[in-house]
Amino acid sequence: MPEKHFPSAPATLHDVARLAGVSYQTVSRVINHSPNVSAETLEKVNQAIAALNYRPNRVARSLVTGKSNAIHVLALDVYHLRMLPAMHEGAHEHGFQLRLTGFRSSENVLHDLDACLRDIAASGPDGLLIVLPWALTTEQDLIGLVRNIPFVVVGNRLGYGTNAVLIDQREGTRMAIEHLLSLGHRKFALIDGPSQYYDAQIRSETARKILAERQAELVAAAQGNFSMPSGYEAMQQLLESGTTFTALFCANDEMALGAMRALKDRGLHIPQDISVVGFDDLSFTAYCDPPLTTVRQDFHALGAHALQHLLSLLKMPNTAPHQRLLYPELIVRQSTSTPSVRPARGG
Amino acid sequence: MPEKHFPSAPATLHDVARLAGVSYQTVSRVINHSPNVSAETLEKVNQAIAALNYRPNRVARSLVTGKSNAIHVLALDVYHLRMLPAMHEGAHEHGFQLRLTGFRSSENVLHDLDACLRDIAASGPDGLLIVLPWALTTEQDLIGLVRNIPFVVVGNRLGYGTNAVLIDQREGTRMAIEHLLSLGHRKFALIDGPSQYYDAQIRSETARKILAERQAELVAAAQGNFSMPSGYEAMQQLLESGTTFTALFCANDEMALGAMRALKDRGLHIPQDISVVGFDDLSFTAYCDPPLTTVRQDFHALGAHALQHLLSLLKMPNTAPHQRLLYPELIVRQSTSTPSVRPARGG
DNA sequence: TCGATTTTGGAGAACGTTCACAAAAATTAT
DNA sequence: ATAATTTTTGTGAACGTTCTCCAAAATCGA
Repeated sequence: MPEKHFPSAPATLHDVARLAGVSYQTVSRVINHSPNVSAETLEKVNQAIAALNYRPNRVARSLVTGKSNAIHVLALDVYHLRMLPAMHEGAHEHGFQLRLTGFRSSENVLHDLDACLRDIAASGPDGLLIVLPWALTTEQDLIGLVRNIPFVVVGNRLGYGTNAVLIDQREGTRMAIEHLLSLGHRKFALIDGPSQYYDAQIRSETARKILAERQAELVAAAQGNFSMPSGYEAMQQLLESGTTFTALFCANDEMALGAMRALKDRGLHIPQDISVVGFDDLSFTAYCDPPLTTVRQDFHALGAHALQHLLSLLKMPNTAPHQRLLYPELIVRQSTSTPSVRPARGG
Repeated sequence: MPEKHFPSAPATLHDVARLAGVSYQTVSRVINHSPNVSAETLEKVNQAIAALNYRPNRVARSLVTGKSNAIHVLALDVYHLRMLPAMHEGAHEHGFQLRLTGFRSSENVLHDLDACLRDIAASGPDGLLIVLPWALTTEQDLIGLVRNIPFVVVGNRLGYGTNAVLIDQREGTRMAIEHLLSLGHRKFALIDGPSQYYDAQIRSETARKILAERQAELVAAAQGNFSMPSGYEAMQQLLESGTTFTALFCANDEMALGAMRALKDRGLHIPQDISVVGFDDLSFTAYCDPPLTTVRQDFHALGAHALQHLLSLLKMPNTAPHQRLLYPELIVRQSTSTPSVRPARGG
């Protein structure tokens, strides 16, 4: 059989040493780029490595060095897969492997989180990226649970004692609401996200605060779970409440799309009857009907910064904890206009 | 400072043994649930484990057993993050950790793939899920490159000698085209996906084949890269080609959404002027305007089956390679209707 | 040329676990 | 009671690497 032959066991340091006629230690020096190895030995060893197709065993190396060259991402559910590509990219560039744990909690969050983190710790990652976009955990809890692994919190600010990278939710919300105000809207409705989420909390809080400050009216509010169906339902509730408003701020794009569907199903027109603003700038927002005005969050940048932050933490472990704040951007499309361009047609 | 104190180094087998007054081997037996350990020793050891907060070191264990309790996912770019949640779920359930490598190739695919797989092999995963949804690699190449790690190919069929889990693309395409034919359409246009993708190839091939068999007319075709903007552009090309057609089959939902936008921008109506069908059933399809008729692919099931397949492979390594084929489902919404309900309004 | 210094190479231990044995203790059979 | 058996516990080696030290060779200053 003219098949390519693979040795049952991969080559080790000793195999290479034997073939090159040196000690295994010398081979170790070569693969670790020690300066103290003569040109000719280097050559010999490199040839042997190539001939045997040798690669150092990460596991053995990890055992003795205590480093794994791996970064572990702990993320809530599916949620922040958006950032994964950027994290992977950065990690890979610096020779780190990426490991992934999706966190799913039943009732006792802290207990589950502890179990989860203990399991992660047992595999010895060098650093940890924590993407838990809710507001349930406190800074002290988290520091206690993570113990000795350097970590960066992503998309959430627990306090000023933990390293974090996040997008300014207040600013994003402010831009959205100010945009609607500047168009002349005075009567607002809100579709909030699930209240345990950090982002949802801040967006809701901030929107309400600004509306109050500017003496605009918040005539109705409903809550969804960030999904399209929940946006649809929330909008139905708002419509059934019998209140009238001309501007709608949704805590994310999915719910905004659901809400727009509900509006259209009632025969209402966007933006003539109601202006709609979303949050995130998901790709469909530019192509839906009408294209959605929204607040762009650069998830790629978020992931990339999170990784950078972690890497610099690994390099200089004693840096004081600090936060990096990224800024969102308002993308104005056709779902917003001045109120009552034409009289609202009741459903 | 009343801070919780963490020992600088985590407890080892020997620490536990010392505290419990037994040998380290006995502790090992306890954590591996060996039947041969007396009730009282078990109790003592368990107490010591609890007291010291001991967890076995995965790395050390991995070194000696040759197993890592980790499954590595090798996926093209960001592409199939959709399946990740299901894969993680299954893996976690069976005590496996998930590791992730995104593959990005420059010119020499085989060479890059080799480097990538060698790196993965060095960290010793127990199994490999390969999500490379293109048609460039051959079965023999892949078997050669992966060497000794059990692997399952996901969303791609390279041949009958590799384990694979995939969704029947032919059947999905057939359902879509038959649906349009049964509505009475005879003049078709296609927006294909990038030709290096397995899915895109099969969808294009199959659509053309069925149209030919049924003696319907394929009047125009364009190609996109699976993105919304590319769908928009492709549609513009089709419109500018001056041909007339009543049915459009797009190789995925994103391009379908882009195409619909282009149609609406030309003043054309869906489905009155042109019926549109997509592929995938992404969440926005039910909420866009009009809601899109599409072919649902259950990515969760795909990921879950892939993991199951791999696990059974790990259990029984000598099972003959086989493929699991999942079936898609046609979701009929409002973007398709009988042709020319009213005369087409030219742009 | 000799001793002192620098380079290069190698031996032994260690990392934390499991595996293959062997020893000790407990149980059973005679 | 004693031998034969079974159950329980302990010892030594190994996994593949890096680390700490020490020996040999090469280089250097006088």
